[in-house]
Amino acid sequence: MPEALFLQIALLSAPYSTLTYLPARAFPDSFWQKGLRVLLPLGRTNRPCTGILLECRNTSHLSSSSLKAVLWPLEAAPLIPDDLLSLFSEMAAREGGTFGRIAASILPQGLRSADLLLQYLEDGRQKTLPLSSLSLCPLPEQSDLARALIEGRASFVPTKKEAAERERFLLAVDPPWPVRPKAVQQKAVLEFLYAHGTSGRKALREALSPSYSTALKELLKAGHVRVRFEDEGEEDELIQSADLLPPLEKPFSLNGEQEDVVGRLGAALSEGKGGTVLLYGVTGSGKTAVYLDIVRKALGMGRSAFLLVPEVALALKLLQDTKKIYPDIPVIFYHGYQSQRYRERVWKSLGARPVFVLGTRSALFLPAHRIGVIILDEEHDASFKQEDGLHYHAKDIAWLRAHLHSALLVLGSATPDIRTFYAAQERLFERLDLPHRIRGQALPPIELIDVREKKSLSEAVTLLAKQSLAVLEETVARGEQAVLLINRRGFAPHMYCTECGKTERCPDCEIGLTYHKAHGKLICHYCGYTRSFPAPCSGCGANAYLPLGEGTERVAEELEAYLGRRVLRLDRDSTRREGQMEAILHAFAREESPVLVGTQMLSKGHHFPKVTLVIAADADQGLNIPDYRASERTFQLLLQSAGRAGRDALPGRVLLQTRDTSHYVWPYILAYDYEGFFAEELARRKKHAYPPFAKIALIRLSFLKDDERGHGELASLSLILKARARALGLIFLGPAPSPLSMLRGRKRYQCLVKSADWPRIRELYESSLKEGRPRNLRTSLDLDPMNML
DNA sequence: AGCACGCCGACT
DNA sequence: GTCGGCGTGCTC
Repeated sequence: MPEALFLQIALLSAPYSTLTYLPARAFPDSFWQKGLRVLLPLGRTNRPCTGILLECRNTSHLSSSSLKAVLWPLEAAPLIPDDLLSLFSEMAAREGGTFGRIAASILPQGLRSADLLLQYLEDGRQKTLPLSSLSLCPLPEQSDLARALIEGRASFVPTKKEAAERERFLLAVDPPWPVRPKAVQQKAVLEFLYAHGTSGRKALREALSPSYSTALKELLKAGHVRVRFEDEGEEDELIQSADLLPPLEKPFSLNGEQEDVVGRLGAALSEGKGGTVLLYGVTGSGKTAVYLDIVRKALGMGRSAFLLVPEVALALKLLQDTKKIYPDIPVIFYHGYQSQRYRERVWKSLGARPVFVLGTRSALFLPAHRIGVIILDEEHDASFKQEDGLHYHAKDIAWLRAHLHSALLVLGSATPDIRTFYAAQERLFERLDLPHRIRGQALPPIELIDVREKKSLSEAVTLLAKQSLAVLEETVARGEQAVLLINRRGFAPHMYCTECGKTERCPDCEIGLTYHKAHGKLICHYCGYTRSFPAPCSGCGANAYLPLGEGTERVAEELEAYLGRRVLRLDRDSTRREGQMEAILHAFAREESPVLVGTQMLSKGHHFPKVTLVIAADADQGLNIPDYRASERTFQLLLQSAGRAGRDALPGRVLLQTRDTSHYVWPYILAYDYEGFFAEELARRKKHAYPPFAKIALIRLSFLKDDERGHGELASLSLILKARARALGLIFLGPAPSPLSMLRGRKRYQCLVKSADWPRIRELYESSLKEGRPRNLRTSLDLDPMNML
């Protein structure tokens, strides 16, 4: 009697638990290896569900007679390599979730789907078999099919229904909507696509009334909405749009400093002992060339390499550079905006060969073989932290994965995260410097413009100081271009009624509604609540509004009138339709307009040779947010923005408007002095026990605005938290109303916890919840929060 | 997430 | 007596 084999399998759909199954009989015991995806029967109805085999055991606390058997394996060899199994387990332990939930949020949809057919050849003819009939087949036939799967003559394909879900609807027109005024349904569909972007049928069905489908049919017929099937030609389109990113610094040969850095990194790579290196190099010092050289070395050693950047636009730029410098290196290009279908193909294609992966944070999880180096460019960037759904920081994940492979981790930046620079200073890892620009160009001078006094502001463009406007005019007169950065989109952030003195606010967030003039709406920028405008005042019924403050839309309009020239605008509103961003950037690059007004979208990566002036209209805005990293963020953002001016032959100039000229960050920004800023900031962090001198976390608590029970639970849970925090020796502050004290109809409170380590913070959170068991309170734990709002 | 079970009120 | 409301709990 052979010993029974028990398979520990993590479910990739709800309830995401790990369950014990018996092997499918048609496969030999030696076939079952961890990392294999399998299909299993779940629940009383035995609905099919996918899972990942975590472990094969010879014993179980459950008797084999009470267990079900796996229906079928989904591939012949394990898809998930050992290091990812360990990584997911570690993440599950940290998050307090299950392996299945973590894995499910990382694997592309197609690899989780159980809606499959087995496809195989029989007598030279292609046949498909639904899963339900597989387990009903007699055993000899099953064994034949098992052999076919193992030998690669059979595979799983999605069912027709699954394939139909790949259609996507995209907007082809701008507001105001060109439909009959009475076509409420059609307008609803258009509004939904405007607010949520390209969507599938499922999203539309859930959000709108069932009759949406007739409206959609009409819109398709009129051409106001277009259909596209996922993965149709999207890669080519994206690659073309990268033309506007800075061209590679030429010529491509390494200078002495770069050679030196490459030599040190290469040595660390050959040693194969892993470790972390901070590559601290000013803008234009040629970090890209160093990265690519290291990638090439790793590949030469038969090891995989990862090069990760914070944004898709930067990834595209690097893709182009790579193709120019090393046209023979195959690149695995991967980021979160690619289709599910493409991602699935990439996952399945990697196999056991060294590869070069280039992309954004989601690329970090690709099942690459024998990783030699992981490079995080612009390592200070906040986009490396994933905030929604699964929480993780790409830097932590990169560190874990590099460690599992004994791979080298390279963190690159001109303005490193304070904590990274501190760790290097404390000799926790090595720091390599590239202090000089390749072509020795001067950095554009940065000037501070004081806008404290109202009289310093111009009348024609209410946001700009007279001085800034004058410089802008001169720049335009010389035939050069300017970029104007404003952190607010829309026309005006507040609508003030001069009759009753009220400003229009969001009913769910109590935030001022922003007026979007072209769209004819008042919109809440936090929850998306929308109301038509113009309309009488909701307080007194008068029609006497005064728009307060300036957004991109208003500034562009005012500037256009003042200059008598076309002014382009780049923000989330002007780029909702596909291809619009490229169109705007192309128009600016072709000098169809002398000025581009935009939000932070503009501060990274883009390159326009004729731009010699950058104005940050509210340069101090980031300094006033309640966050211990406010200065650090502002320093990084403004230096990055300054980099948009004078990149080519013409000398540049940068103007920063501020009402707060005495802030300690300014002298360092004006002097491009990262190290000086670092020293000062570090002293301040030490004084107030902020990172890197403490670990901090936010416990967020919220309840529906009129819920008395929720309010009561807040009070009792707070007492429990406070008492436990004291017992654990943690610093506990709060609860205090969050800076956004009401959002989406919920009252929000938060507690700040400071600790020497993470585990005690987790313990505080978990044990307090267990004791308090709040039912009307929504709670969350954010370790190392990226924003404190 | 499904899909059962179960314990209450309005029907034939 | 029975149909069906959706609260609660489980999935090897």
